[in-house]
Amino acid sequence: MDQNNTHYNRYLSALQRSPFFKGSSVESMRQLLNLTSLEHWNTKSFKSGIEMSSAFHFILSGRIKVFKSHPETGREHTVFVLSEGDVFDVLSLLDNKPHDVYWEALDTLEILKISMKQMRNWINKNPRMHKAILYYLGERMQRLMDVATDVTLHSTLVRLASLLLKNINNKTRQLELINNLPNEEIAGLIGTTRVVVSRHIQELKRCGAISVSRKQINVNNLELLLSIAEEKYIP
Amino acid sequence: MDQNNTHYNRYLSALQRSPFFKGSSVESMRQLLNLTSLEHWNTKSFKSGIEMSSAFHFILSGRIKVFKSHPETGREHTVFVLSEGDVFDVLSLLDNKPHDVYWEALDTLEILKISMKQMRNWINKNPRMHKAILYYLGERMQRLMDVATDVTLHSTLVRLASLLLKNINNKTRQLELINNLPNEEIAGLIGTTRVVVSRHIQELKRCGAISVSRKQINVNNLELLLSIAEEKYIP
DNA sequence: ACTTAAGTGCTACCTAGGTAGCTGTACAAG
DNA sequence: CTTGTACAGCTACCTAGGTAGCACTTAAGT
Repeated sequence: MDQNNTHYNRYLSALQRSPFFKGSSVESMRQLLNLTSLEHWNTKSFKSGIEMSSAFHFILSGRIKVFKSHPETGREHTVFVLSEGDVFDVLSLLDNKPHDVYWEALDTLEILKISMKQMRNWINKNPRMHKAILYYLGERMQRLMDVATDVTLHSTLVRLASLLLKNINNKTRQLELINNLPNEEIAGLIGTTRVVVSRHIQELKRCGAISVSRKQINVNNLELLLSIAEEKYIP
Repeated sequence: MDQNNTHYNRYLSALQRSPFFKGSSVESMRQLLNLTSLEHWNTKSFKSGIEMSSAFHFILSGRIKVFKSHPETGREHTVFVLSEGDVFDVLSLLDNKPHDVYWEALDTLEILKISMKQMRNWINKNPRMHKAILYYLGERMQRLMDVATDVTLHSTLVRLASLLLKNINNKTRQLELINNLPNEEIAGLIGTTRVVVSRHIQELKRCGAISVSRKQINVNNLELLLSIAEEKYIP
């Protein structure tokens, strides 16, 4: 990355905003940025765990999903949706072993890329990063525990309602992070299939909790949705 | 912990063996040990997330399960089984917020306890611990991702077979970590109910993969169990 | 030795949600 | 304008696995 790049400052401030780099000095961020290169990934571009172990990525814009899939049935379960300010793959950064996880772009992505080796070097030169990464990972772990137990403890309808609630901006009342996703992707997020999601969306429409247009869900009755998520009301 | 305690050296070597404290100097471990106190927990003793945020624990012997549960139905999903050399709760160490996770002793436990505040102080005095914790957490995260996706991608039978395979010592061919557990606990580990586990155990007995006596499972045919776990053979 | 509790095995029933398949529509590309 | 594709909606069917209930057995406590 050339210091004279038109967007250099935009990239720098994106790094500074990221919780992953919280506490790093501006100077060290500049050093890091100089080592990166810009990449554009198209929607639906696909990466396997192996490709992730050689380079480290920072998301400037767009979303990518991290998922596992069943080779025979083709069913998928999305573990995380990463967006602006997120990095991947943190686990490859640690152990260098490829994992059986897959990655797929949900939008076109702007990405800063750096070799794993260089990233590790940079981190070792900035030891306080260890603490920052620790917190980043801890926060992730917390969410992952919910994902892990949700499927066994709650019905698909409850999981769908919770998903909507988790991703709603309580000011604009608009969905964030998971907006514009087709039913199929929503299904992956709550560990079920497209048909079931579609079914439940009809239910939620019918009872007035949400309204829907193509690839767009609007929450109309937040209280109702909440009581469904808490299993106090069954439509 | 008094330096003259009869078991002092036993405790010290337990700390040194733990992956969590990998890379720490003996001197720093002594300092840590001096700050701890010994506790004995009975089987089935129960702790909620709130109690975990005030103190940090190191397991000398025995097992404890970390689980989430559904308040209405009472169903449980075990996320981890911790044993000798493990520590808890790492996440409370990071964020200080109580989580809606529960803890229950599977055996009588020998535990070294230290206040969260003192533990954080000690870590900050030994900054290389951040890196060690990072690796510990990364390894955990890896396993948690499997737990999260297993339920949606695989049948209960496959999950049971995998669970046995994951916990078998390939030398002694004996189950480790999950031995002596009642069906109910095994059910929690794979996210299902006691009846279903019992059902599948009968199947696995019938096809000769395992043999069973009270609270004891022996693997007889490893290859068969493997082909069941890989969904190549349906009993 | 007797009682109580914990654990296992089994039956019978039922439903949430998965599979398969088709139709109609919005939208982008040619 | 036309064609192709992605997506949503819906129907009909089916089964894995959850719920309830009881009998029998082993182990622990008194």
